[in-house]
Amino acid sequence: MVSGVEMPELPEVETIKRELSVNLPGREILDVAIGDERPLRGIPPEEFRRRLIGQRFEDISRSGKYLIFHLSGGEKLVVHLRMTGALLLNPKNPKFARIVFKLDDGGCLVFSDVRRFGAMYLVKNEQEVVGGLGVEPLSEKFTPEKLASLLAGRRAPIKAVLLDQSFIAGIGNMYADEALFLAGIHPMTPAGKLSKGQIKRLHRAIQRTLIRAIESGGASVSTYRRPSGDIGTAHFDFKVAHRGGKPCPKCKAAVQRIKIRNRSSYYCPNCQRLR
DNA sequence: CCCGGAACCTGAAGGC
DNA sequence: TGCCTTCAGGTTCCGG
Repeated sequence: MVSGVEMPELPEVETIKRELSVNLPGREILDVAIGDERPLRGIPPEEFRRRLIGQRFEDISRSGKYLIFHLSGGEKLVVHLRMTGALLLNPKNPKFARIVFKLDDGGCLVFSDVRRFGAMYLVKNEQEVVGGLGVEPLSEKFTPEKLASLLAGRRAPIKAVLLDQSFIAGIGNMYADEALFLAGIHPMTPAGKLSKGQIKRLHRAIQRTLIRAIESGGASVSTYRRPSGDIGTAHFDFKVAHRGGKPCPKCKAAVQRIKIRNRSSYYCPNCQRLR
């Protein structure tokens, strides 16, 4: 039952960004080994290699769940880890290595991805890839008023709306469940039906959930790994996510699991009432 | 525009 | 023991 707690969401991607930012900037790409072409979107493998070799990594930024590697030549390498992607720096025995960037210090940056959903883009302007994303939930632009305006009139379940990346960028299945629990809101509540008080609590819950998870280095059980290969520990703080049948930490009622949009949603039937 | 569901992919886990 | 089915869920695409 605890098989899938590892999908990179905003806190995991932010952790990877911060940890790669320590040693990767300044390194030059000497070669690129492409073991699988599927991650390369909109660019032939040979062109991908040619345009990357000789460039240096500079700053690393994040938009939603995307990592953006700024390169010395002015281009941007944009990476999405999807379900099982990982970026490992100098791993000993990497499994499922799909793309390997060989670096000028003798090391390498490895993109590993069991299920091959991950995506990479090489573009002049990252907006070509991330331009459609919604508001960053940890930015000053994300206010309770902004959240209220985004929810107004929508009949879809609040859980489904939180997962829509064109709405708020970076929230995935597990942190949506955690934020809704913290706010005491049932995941099936129609988004436009939330009260002003609920919206305020949800806004605060989203920020607190994401910030705490970043402080824990993200959540991992199986495939999510930090660049060092270490795990994150945020999943030890989960109250309901992936805890079906276990007691709610607040009231001891059994955590329920339901399907919303073909995704598992976990919630406490006592602390998160519908209506 | 809004909403819901299938497809993509592969390893783990459960059933018989 | 081993085959078969189901499950995981970020994103895109398609149909109503």
